[in-house]
Amino acid sequence: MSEPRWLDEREARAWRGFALMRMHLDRQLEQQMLRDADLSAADYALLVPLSEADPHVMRARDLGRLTGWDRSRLSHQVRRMEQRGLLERRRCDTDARGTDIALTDKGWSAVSAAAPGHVATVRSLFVDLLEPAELDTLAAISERVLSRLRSGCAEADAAADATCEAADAESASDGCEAGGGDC
Amino acid sequence: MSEPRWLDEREARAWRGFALMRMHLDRQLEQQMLRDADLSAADYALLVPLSEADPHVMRARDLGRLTGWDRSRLSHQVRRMEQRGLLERRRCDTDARGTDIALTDKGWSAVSAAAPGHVATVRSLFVDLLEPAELDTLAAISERVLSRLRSGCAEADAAADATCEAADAESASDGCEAGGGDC
DNA sequence: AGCAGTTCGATGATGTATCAACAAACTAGC
DNA sequence: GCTAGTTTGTTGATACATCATCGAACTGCT
Repeated sequence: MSEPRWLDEREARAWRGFALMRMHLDRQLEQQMLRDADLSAADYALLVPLSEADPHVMRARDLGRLTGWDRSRLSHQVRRMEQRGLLERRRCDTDARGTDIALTDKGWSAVSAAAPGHVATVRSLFVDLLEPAELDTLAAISERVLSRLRSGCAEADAAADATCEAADAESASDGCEAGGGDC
Repeated sequence: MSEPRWLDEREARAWRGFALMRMHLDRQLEQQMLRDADLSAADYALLVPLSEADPHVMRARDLGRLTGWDRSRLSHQVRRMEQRGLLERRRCDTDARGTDIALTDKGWSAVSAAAPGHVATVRSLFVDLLEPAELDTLAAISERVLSRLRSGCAEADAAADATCEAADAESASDGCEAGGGDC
């Protein structure tokens, strides 16, 4: 471990490509949503789970766990969205510390209007470009990496690793057959 | 195109997994760098190309093109990094509008110190978890998606697509066999 | 009941990303 | 050389992410 093992050509091609793709894809998706539905990716990430919940209400805690966000981020985001009328905060009956986050009609309209365009964009920029086998490979990779991220810590390879952190998220932040109405 | 084509199970698995992986991977990489080298991913993204340039100086314009950043973002980031002593701005001789961005000794030390840990982390959290065939698949996917992002516009599938934007980036922002010294 | 430890959410500070507007300097066509 | 249009970089406003801190409320133990 004197000299770190740099990436070889094949590895560098995959890693650089992946990093670049990630960056541009994020940007495009964000732009599309902002342009067509006046929602940021963060807005959408909260609206989708809320729109999928039964009475369109969730505890802030649960919403945080579901998206993998910390309390602070969630609180700030909710405050901004509340100011825009997309959702509202209510006292939680069962736990006086808690806050229920409820989707408003305006929020429902917004997510319903945004979802088809979002899926269409995801398809045209990504999903539809992949063969079924590639989709499966990607899913397998993602799951392997995620399980490494969750449990894999502390083994600290070479230099200054020891990557240990929270990593207690549960589910997706970017659901797709979401706000449309069914789901 | 009445009802948008939602993602089927296979597609959703791949897309959700990909999105989740992306998010957590970003977070971990950012944390690791911040913890071990006191550099943000954005810092690193600028330091790497500078450290690879011959006299460790680049026009802001070129740095912007290379990373795919817009002028504003670059300017803000450079100002902050200059305040920390990681780089410095100089007048550009050949074009009075231009600004040369020069790596300082401190910047060089920082990127040299950060690179091995970064590569080690990239390996342990990602690259080393993939089979060679998977690396190639991923690279192929990335290149296909990127070329779609660059040229592919305006065909506007179903609803509110028409995703057209700048997308004139050129190369990577996250080079790996970078600051170490060789490259 | 009373206390320790924990969970929950809000807040202010700081760093970062994006947008619109701007000014200075280059370039091409006249 | 002058002007119109473009390129280049900066700035301020706004939105967003992260961190440290706080107070209120719940939990479990005694």
